[in-house]
Order: sequence, then C-alpha cells, then structure tokens
Amino acid sequence: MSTTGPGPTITSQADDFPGWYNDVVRRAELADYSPVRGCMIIRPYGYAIWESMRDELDRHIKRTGHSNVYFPLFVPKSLLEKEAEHVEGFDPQVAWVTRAGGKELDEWLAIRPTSEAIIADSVKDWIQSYRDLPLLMNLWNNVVRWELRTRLFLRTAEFLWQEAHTFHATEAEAAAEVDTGLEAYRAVAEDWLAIPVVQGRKSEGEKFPGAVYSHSIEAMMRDTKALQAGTSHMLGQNFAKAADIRFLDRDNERKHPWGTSWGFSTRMVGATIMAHGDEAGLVLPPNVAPFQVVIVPIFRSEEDRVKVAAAIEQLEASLADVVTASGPLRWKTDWREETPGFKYNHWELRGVPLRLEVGPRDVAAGQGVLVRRIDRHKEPVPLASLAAELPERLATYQQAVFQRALDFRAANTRSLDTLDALRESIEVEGGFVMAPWCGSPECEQAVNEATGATIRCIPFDSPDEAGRCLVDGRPSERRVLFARAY
RNA sequence: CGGGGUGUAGCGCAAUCUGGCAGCGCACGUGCUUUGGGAGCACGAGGUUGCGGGUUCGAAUCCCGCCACCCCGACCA
Repeated sequence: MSTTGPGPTITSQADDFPGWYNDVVRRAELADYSPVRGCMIIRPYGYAIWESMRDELDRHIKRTGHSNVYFPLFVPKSLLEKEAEHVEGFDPQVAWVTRAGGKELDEWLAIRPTSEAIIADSVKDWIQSYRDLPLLMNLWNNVVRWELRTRLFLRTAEFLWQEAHTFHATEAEAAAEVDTGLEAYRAVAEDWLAIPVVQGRKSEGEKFPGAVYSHSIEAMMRDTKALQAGTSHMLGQNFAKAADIRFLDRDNERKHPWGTSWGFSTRMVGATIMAHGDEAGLVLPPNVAPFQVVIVPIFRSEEDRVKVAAAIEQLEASLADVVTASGPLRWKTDWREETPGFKYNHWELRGVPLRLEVGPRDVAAGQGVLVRRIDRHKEPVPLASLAAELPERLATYQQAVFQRALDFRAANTRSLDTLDALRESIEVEGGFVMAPWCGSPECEQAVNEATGATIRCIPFDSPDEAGRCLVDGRPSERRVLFARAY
C-alpha cells in the first residue's frame, strides 16, 4: 500500500509503521545511513529541526541558572569503573580506544557513553565549600553507546544530546533540581514540539545505572507505542563518593554533595516524526518547522507568471517583518520548474504547516489559497492582510497539533485491573494501560514476559487509588503506566 | 551466538536455475512542449555485478573462502 497518485510513494503508516518511518526519514531528507553501522548522517532539514528544539531547550537551561561547559570525549577506564552499578550498566555498550599514537595504550579510553564519571572526577577540586554549591553545568555533545539494534534518530550508536550535571549541598536541593530538569523537558516536548507527555518515576529495573531514582517523560507515538523522551536522575551521593568529592558545610562538617544528571537527545527528532506524522509524511508543529509557510506559484503563460510573481513579491515584502512564537517567520517560495501537484506532495512530505497557492485567478481577486497541512483545510485569504494574520494562524495550528496528539493519546489509554485484560488490550489495541501494581520487580517482570509491555513510569498525576496488583493481588497504592515501548 | 535470507547504476529491481553484448522503472542532465494534486516527448550521462581466489575459450551466473546488511530467536535496555 502507498499514498495515492503517481510518482514515488512512501509506505503506508497503517500497513507498516516502521517502514513508513524509514521512508519519511529518508525521503524527507532528514537523515542518511553512514558507512559506520548504527551511525547516522543528519542532513540539513533534519538538523534544522534538531537545532530548533536544541535552542529552545538551551534557553530553558540557561534561564534556570545552568552554564554550558565541555568535557572530553575520552574517559579513562579507571574513572568509568569507579561507580560499580554505573560500569555494570554500561559495560556492554561502551566503545574503547585501545591504540593511539602508533602503540597500545597503557590505559584504555572509553568513548563517553555519558559523562558522570569524568565530571565527578574533574570537579572534585572545584568543590571545597558549601559556598561553591550548587554547581550547575550543562554539556551539548555527542556520546557513543554500541547498540545492537539501531534505528535512525531513535536509537543510534552515536547520538547528539545535552547532559546536565549538577552538585548540591543538600538532598532536598538536588531533588528540586531533578524536577527542574524534567520540567524543562516537559515544556520543550509539549509547548515546542506539541507532544503531550506523561511525567513519572522509573521503576527500579528501568532507572539509570548508578542513580538513586530516575524520572522521565513518556510520549505516545501514532502507532500507540511509548517513547521515553527525556530522563532526569537523582544520583544521590553515589558518584561523589566514588570520586571522593567533599565540601565543608556551614556546620564545619565535611560532606559529599548530592548530584543530578539529565539528558535529552536527537531521539526527540524521531519522537516528533512519530508523534505527528500521517500517510502523506511529516506533520511539523510551526515552532520547529524549518519552513512554516511555503508559497507555490501557479501559472501557464509568461503573462500569468509575471502577474503571479509581482503579487508574490509584494507579499514577501510584508512577510519579512512577521515575528512568530519561534522567531522571525520562516518561509520559502518554490519557484522550481515542477508542477504544482509535485510541490504539494513535496512539501507535505516535509511537514510544512501552511501552504499558500497563488495563481492567476487568485491574483485577479487579490487573494491566495491557504492550505493547512494537518487536515488539508483550504481557505481563500486576502494577500494584503495575510502577513498580519500569520502569527495567530501559526499559533492556532501549533495548538491544533498538540490537541490532536492529546486526543489520540486519550483515545488509546485504558484503565484496566487484571493481567488478562492488560494482555488482551496490549495485543489487540496497543496503547497505554493504567493498571494497579504492587511495586515488586517480580510482578513487573511477569507483565513484561506475558505481554511485551513494560512499566514506562509511575505517573506523578495518577491519583492515589487503593487496589490490588494485577499480577499477585497484593495491595497497590496507585496505577502505573504500562506500554510497549521503543 | 543460533537459524533463514540478500548483496547488480543514487533508490527499487530483472538477468543467476540452464555460463555467451549488464538491462528495466524511478531519480539525474540537455532541449521543446507543459504547470490549480506527483506532466509528456526526444536525446543523454551513469557499472570493479560486496571482496578475494578457482573452473572455463568465455563468469553477475558454477565452485571455495571472506565481508557486509536484513529478518526471526537469544542477549541487552
């Protein structure tokens, strides 16, 4: 199955979601495979989407008092191994440099899978007094995790991300920082990418190796599977103890600081594709769309072309001053020598929110035909007033994308009480299932083996509700979120 | 790691069984005609048939070895 009409097509979302995803990523020119297995080449259109969410998150990070820094790509083996749970969790995924400068290295160098270890070691001299705290740092970098099964953007051996690392004098302060990080992710996901998320705590089995606890935001893709979209970790004093970081507190006692770390990666580009896309390709929220409006000129004769060009030129002059929620309006007029139909498909595949068709009939009427990508709704609009209306129209569109995702999630979330009902629901309908759980790893494992679903998180906003665990019937305090996940 | 499959132009494939000029569609270049939902015609460019070895007058095709990738399982999260 494929989209209608002649010309190249993409795999139908309904028939084969992974096939659809791959086609969209490749055909919309977001990314390519690389000569290195599991690694990806991010192309200009894909990188522009990443830059938009990166820049927005960076604003949140700086607004909340963090400074950007840089630490090395290489982590000495001895440092990576200091925190026992950490090294055990990452060991199979670490890539090593064993040879350099023409000889075997005395000490292997890990290519960072994450930077907790090297940062803890590096900052121990910076932290002497409670006056040196909190230390709030953030890195934008690349990391390598040697994944066996990779998918463009979603899980690649090398990926781009941001990792915040902070140190605090008290546990309460560190706990508040974990919330700060997660709130930044919620804001970027929901307000910028129009992806509604469930915030919650990870189960013991799913938390970050070396963390005391982990929080995450979880999003629903359009195949109803879950995607972890950002994590924020309470590291407690684990890494501080491993690296022997101590500070002298107000009470003249030497103490280990409490740490946090939180990360958000290029996986979110994949989330944006899968949370909004449809049979025609990408559907991008205006805030991240590299182009928010595309203008398609239509003409037959040279005489018509001149008239259309004049009208568009006049319109473009007014567009130059338009400011949207994500900065100056980003638009493009497509003058390529292709048919209008070709261009419609081309820009729909790329998810451009608004398309303005301008032909001879329109010019005669002083209007254009504005078409919304999300529902192909067509509307004649006067060219003279369009520029002034665009910020509002784009804001409305952004909200419509979010609302549609919210409705989709609601329609695919069920509250169930038994393992049989959960299995039936996961296998037949997919989606999210809210079910009571006693808290034991054994019952968590039992659900996973029976259904393939995992506990995505223990949601913060799930109401306290006494019940019985869906596996062993023991008392449960609240419902947790089960789903099959990427 | 086990089982199965596939490697031929940028992409998708045919030719392999039965050895005999390496082809088709899309994409790409030029020209003309076109342009309100993926335009048409003509001409053109593009190849170490995954790599190495063997058999043969002759190998994409047969034989041996290697490599890569995909699917299923296992493992991991």
